[in-house]
Amino acid sequence: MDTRIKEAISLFEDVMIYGTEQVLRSMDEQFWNQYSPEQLHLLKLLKKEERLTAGRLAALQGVHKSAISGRTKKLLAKELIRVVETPDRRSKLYELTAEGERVIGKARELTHRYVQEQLVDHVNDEEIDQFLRIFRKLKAIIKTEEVDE
Amino acid sequence: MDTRIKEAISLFEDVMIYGTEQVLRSMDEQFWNQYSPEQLHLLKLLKKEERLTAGRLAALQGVHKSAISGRTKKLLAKELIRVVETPDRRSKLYELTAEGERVIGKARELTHRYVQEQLVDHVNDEEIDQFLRIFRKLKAIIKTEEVDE
DNA sequence: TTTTATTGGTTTAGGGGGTGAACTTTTTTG
DNA sequence: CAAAAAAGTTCACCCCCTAAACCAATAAAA
Repeated sequence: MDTRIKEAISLFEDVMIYGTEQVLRSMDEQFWNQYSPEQLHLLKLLKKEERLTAGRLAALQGVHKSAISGRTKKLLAKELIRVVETPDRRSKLYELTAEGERVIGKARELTHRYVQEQLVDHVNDEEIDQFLRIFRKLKAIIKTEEVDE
Repeated sequence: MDTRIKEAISLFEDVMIYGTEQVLRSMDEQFWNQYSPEQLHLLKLLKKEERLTAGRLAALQGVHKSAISGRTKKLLAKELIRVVETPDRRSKLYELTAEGERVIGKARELTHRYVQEQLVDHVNDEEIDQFLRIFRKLKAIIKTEEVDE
């Protein structure tokens, strides 16, 4: 087997498995210390889908429902999300508050700046296309969605 | 600004920030549930460097020394690492045990299979080169090393 | 030398993350 | 209408992390 494949595997390990925390650490101390990646992810999902139930959030984040129960409790306390009444009184439907919108906007802005400075400014045009092609595949691979218990 | 850049940023977010946990989850339930990513990372560092002190491990993993203190305690209990005597009796030098070698070998094998099946089998030759180019840059960006307190 | 830093680790409190099982409550179903 | 299923919460337990207090050993100063 090709040494290129070996290098690819090693890089995948270093970057995708052991390297992600470092990304967060190097982004913005102030902001990323206030909200966990998982909390921001949940907010981001609500931003995109408008309203989601706890069960749906669990499926989308790929975690057990009890994890969502705790997370939403914290986000409710921080007033970043609110509960919307629904006909089925078993389920809880969540949506962002204005403050939640603000926070997710800020997160996006910081990510934008980081990627721009760290990556985009250091690659040429051709490499951006390569980045897009590769990352579209990666995103497809890690897509969680509907694995359920 | 180019829509390609926007897509790049969005992909970076999805993959590098919110997507990594999913990678671990989808790899191998059995094995990855026994050892945390951080524990395996530490073993991997020892595999590469042979012997490392607690302080050095903290720098390499980019965490506080107390985090290493706890981690090494667990790995010692599992007998995956051992302490090596040194002249300076303040510091602790660690190295892998035979069992530690076995575990890190297994981790590498599983990663290998995963990357092969999920990624390599679905890209063509040209894309592998693109993957290498992009991931070498990413690795350079997230390199922690010697940030210290 | 003797005293005073400094360095390397450990411990503890407190706050994240996660799971699985037990338990409610509300809907569905047969 | 009783039994089963679905949606959430709580609890015990484990991992991760930091910051601050604390010890022990080595290095530096006086």
